Amino acid sequence: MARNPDETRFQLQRDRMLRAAAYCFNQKGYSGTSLKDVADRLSLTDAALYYYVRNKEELVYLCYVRAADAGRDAMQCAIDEGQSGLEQVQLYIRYHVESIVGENGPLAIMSEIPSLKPAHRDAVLELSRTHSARFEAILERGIADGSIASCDVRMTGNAIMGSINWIPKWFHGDQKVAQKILDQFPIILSCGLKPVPKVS
Amino acid sequence: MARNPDETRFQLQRDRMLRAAAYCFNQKGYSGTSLKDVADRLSLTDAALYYYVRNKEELVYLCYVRAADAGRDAMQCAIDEGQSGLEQVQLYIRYHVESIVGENGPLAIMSEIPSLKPAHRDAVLELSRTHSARFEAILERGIADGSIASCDVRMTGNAIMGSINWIPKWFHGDQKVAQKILDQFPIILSCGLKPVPKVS
DNA sequence: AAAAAATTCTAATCTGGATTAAAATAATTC
DNA sequence: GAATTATTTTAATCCAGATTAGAATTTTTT
Repeated sequence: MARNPDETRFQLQRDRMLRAAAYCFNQKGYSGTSLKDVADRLSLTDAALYYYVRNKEELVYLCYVRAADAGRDAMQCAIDEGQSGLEQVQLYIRYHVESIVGENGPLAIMSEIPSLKPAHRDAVLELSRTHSARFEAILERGIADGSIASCDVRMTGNAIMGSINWIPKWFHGDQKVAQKILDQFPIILSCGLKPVPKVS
Repeated sequence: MARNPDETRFQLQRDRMLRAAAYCFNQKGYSGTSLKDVADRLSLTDAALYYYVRNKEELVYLCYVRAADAGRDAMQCAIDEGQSGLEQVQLYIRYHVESIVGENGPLAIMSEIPSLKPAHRDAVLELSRTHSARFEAILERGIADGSIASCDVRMTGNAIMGSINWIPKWFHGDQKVAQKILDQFPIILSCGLKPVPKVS
């Protein structure tokens, strides 16, 4: 059990596994993907997966934690870099979308939180709630600094996050499309549909 | 096999069943809900469900068709009643959200399309594509009539629909919240975040 | 290159929940 | 109210896919 090198190797393999699993879950649904499906993507045997996770439930859990981490990181960067609230929102959308459609590999849609075991479910819900709260805080900051119109931050947060969370349902890896999402989503979700009124 | 009355009774029971199933699927996830869970909500035995559907797969399929129908109806009303493209978009959002959070009962999130049997999967995908196409057509109409800013209609459609599709993930029946969604979503999704610039 | 540790595989079992068959009950029809 | 049809239940079976045990292989260490 050598210290650092092996731990890294293990971690790396497990991460590959989580990406493969996320891909399958998003593509075929949770119940629709067997461990064999995941293993096949890695040219492994289903039994081999058990070297990395205790069971399928834990695999899902880890996928969700991974997805939550990506969201958290995106938000942190956005907060660090953005000036106004609006800018932070736009950056967050860009960064989060980037990690969903980018090389960071697919991130699992959190569709099956309720079927996690209580401890895991609570942990994920906690991450999820914190994330929402932080986003709402950005919105409030934006309202305070005048960059965002007064609104119901809870609903607005739900609307924007929903849009983002749904992306993996229809995005399947085409990089042309990835670029479009990246270009359009920050605009659509923050600017709405109306034409810019001509200000004289 | 009396004609009309019994058919009606059967249909009604089946519809109750689809609502119960949609509730469970949204709440506990697809794999997380057993047929017993659905049956319990109706004070029935799991075996009784087989009088109404061939199997679990068909139950999911019917839930999805029901959800698709609601979306289609909402869009039709919106198109009939709205004047400008923007108005049609706003009405569509309102009507669709209404049927998701309203008495029409829960509508199933289409999370598990890929695990449907090919014939069913194709049928649902077809409905889904048609729906998207019709929405994009509304957007184009709006761009043409000047009520909507020029945009990538495919991405804009995905963004707005994603937001709506995700609602059942966080809405669990609280009517106070339902009202808020109904009030806010059409605004958020069509007007964006920016404050209205003061036009002099 | 032997020994130890890490990783993967083969070959079973094990299991929850879907499914079925047949009987029992309830509703309708005549 | 007897016969027929519709609905639900009881009590099994059945099975895909998760899980496990132990052997085999590959990698790392010394």
